[in-house]
Amino acid sequence: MPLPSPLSRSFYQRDPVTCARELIGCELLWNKTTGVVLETEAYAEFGDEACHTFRRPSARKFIAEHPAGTAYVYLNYGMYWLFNVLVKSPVSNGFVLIRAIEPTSGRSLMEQRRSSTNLKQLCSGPGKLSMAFGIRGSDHGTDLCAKASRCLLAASGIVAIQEDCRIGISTAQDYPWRFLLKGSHLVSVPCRKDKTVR
DNA sequence: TCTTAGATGTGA
DNA sequence: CACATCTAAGAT
Repeated sequence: MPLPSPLSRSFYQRDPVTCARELIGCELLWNKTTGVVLETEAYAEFGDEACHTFRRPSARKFIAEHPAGTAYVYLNYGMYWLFNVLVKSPVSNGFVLIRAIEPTSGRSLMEQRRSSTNLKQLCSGPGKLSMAFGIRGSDHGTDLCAKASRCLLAASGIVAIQEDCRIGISTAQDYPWRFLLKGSHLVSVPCRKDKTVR
């Protein structure tokens, strides 16, 4: 059985926690730069106070009006673009926030966009990786299943994945909805739990 | 290596 | 007013 590919929409037609876990190890292609997804977080449309849908009608409208696999990009703290993927399933809709990536190609372009040559500084955080990949507000609404130049690709093999609690939020802090590629030194914050989920 | 303050735009 | 962040600066 081949791994389900995030090039097809069905990959994103699963619940947010499953999608967040399954995106670890996948490769992001964007603006002539590529990298392996190291860290993600799941946010659920309902029952999750930390999700935009909890306070923002515009987020609920976005879910209603777009298919699974659409990029949800927004500005945080007035300065940083955060890159999410919309996922939709019969059980639960929501977003997967991409939090860290290991650069695989386009390194010098990333260094330019980040004004740093330090590998550890390039994509080890959601604001940093958006900068390195040149992701901006104009990318909001991009269909990740439509173009081979702006998409996610399946992981090249089986990877070990750890789960942890989400970070950087002030509410609903206890859901174990952060996923990390086990052993990676390029994540935003190291894993505090010791739980391997795959 | 760690902690802290401050920059800043948008939705409601 | 809250906010899913980052950086520089200063302390340890």
